[in-house]
Amino acid sequence: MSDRPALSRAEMEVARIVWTLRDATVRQVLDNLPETRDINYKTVQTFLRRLEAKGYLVSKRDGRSLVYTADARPKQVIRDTVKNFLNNLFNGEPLPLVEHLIRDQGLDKKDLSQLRTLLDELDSGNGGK
Amino acid sequence: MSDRPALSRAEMEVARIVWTLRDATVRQVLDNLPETRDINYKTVQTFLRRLEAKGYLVSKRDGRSLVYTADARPKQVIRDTVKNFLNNLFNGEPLPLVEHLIRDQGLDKKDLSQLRTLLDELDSGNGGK
DNA sequence: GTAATTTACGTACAGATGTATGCAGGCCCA
DNA sequence: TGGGCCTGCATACATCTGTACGTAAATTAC
Repeated sequence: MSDRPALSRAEMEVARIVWTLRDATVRQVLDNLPETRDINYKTVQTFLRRLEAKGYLVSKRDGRSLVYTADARPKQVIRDTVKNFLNNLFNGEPLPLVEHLIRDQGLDKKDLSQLRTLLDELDSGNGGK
Repeated sequence: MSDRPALSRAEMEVARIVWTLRDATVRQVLDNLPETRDINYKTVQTFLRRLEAKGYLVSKRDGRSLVYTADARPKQVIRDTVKNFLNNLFNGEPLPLVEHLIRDQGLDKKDLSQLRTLLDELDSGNGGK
């Protein structure tokens, strides 16, 4: 499950931005945070530094600036995080969470039909894997 | 979304046990933790006290012991927690999480068909609500 | 070419979290 | 009837988290 220290909420927030941009400087992360997120340059800097310390990102120099990139595979990090969450709240069972999402968290008509499509897809042409 | 301070991982762990048992003493919580969870009586005691302080549980005296019960509605707490998680990892969109669960987190054949049944259910007799 | 800006880097610091100890009163068994 | 066990209550304490400041060097803007 990886031996890296877990990501905190705020760390995850900035890590996800770096992943999306493929690589990013402090400034870029700051610019890509939602307007509503009022946070200081220095604070973002701290998070990036911590993310590197924890082994999730690496930095390389580019001129005066540091550019951060993924070190751990984002996909895997997400998977682990979800798994953890699952353990904490749903005894590790994914189905109950799916049910919860469908019943109690805003899945609308469109989502449902899309979901059905996904099921069909997996069901028939599950030659994908 | 409720004004209670968020539950930490460990707090959630013991809160869920109390919810399941309907009510519980420190001892009972301790006994209902998984074998693998090596934790001290006093530590559980601390968590229960904090849960009460945060407004999630109330205690009443029973002889020498305190018996804890839900104060906040578990269902709602779960909902809020999931919502938060969703915001952190999936931009608040439930469908991508469902997809992730199906694709990348152990949903097996049986789960999938069960899921399909649920969809049918909602689709036709959605007179439930 | 000097003032303002941008950056890295080190450091700070309060509050949350996980884990637990110390003391004291009640209860149970031999 | 006294030693141990269970419990509550108070307190401790290191680490993690969120948030940021100060300093100094490089860069840009006039």
